[in-house]
Amino acid sequence: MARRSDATREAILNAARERFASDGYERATIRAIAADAGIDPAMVMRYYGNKEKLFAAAAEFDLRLPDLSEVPPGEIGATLARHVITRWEHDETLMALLRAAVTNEVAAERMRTIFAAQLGPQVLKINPSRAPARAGMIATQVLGFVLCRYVVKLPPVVDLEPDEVVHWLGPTLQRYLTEPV
Amino acid sequence: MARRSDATREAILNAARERFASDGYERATIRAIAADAGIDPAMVMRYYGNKEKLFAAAAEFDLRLPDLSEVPPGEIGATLARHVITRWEHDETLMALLRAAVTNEVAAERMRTIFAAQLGPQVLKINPSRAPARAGMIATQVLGFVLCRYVVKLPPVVDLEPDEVVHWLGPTLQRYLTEPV
DNA sequence: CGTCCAAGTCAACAAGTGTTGACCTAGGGA
DNA sequence: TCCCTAGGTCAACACTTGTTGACTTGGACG
Repeated sequence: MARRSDATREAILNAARERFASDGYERATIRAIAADAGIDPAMVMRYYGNKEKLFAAAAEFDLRLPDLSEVPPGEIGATLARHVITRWEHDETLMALLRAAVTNEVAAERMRTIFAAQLGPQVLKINPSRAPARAGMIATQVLGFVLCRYVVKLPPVVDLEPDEVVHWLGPTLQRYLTEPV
Repeated sequence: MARRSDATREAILNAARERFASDGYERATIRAIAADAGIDPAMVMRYYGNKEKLFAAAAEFDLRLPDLSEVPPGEIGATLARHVITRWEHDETLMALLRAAVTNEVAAERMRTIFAAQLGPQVLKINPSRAPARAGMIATQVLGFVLCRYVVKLPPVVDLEPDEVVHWLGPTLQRYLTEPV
């Protein structure tokens, strides 16, 4: 059954995601998160124990990669590129994780786990040869794009239209999947 | 003439670079930097005014890109890839800037300026068509690689040998420079 | 010698942090 | 009716931060 406190829990989580996404781990304060959620800071502690556990709860997420083995082999790169831009554009959780991963070891570990668990197996199915390296290189290009577009906000990268993003990113990802050796 | 304080200034700057590189802007404290440099925190303030100015002084740097117009056109991507890995592997300034740019607007602005001033013109000389977008995409791949290898430390990316890095990165950068439209 | 000034030390400040524990309050069950 | 408890508030704690200003040193120079 739904307890009365569930709404508060959810409000805290949403506020936490926003703050962690825009400020990073250290600059996002419990007090600010509580204020955004319209409750007392002590409630945050009551429900999540401490800041690190709150972050862990707020940064729980899923890349939601499509099943790439069902995509025509020649279109995997483009599919992946399109997925990146649609998925990242509207979910603050991923931004929160990226921003935090740069200065917080727990967040970095989670980032590693997510890529290993969600991207790794897919790459292995498509091309078992050197699969970890391939997945790693895909991660570098995807995270680098996200970093430049949403975090550092390099103007020429911010200005790209979604179709242009696919045009640039698609073949790169495709090559990381299929390039021999 | 060299003042007696110049050694101290330099010691502060070195300590600051190390701390900013490993901890990021907010977690690097003036006290820790001063301790590393073996002096009093007040000295840091005396010489650099405040934390932001100290960071600005510590994060002053140069990509030291070679003149790409003198490189055989087919080898520019590989040259750039090799440069990235040799340059980044031993200079903490660049790490400091990257780590700080994620949570600090001043650092992000500096990152933007550096890429616009040092990479932009080179790309323009090599291929004037859509040059800003090309430079932007190169930045995404380079920064993404650095992020994954040195900051997030994704295992398969950390494990790559320098030659493998060139093998993966080279053609990607080459394509961003030359791909039509 | 004494003077002077750059170089360096020390203790404290105001503000902000995560975190805690004592307290209040509304509302349902006995 | 009273009581009990989940949900929520409040004020304070211990600590850390950037920053400041008054003080001490040590050596060059008259």
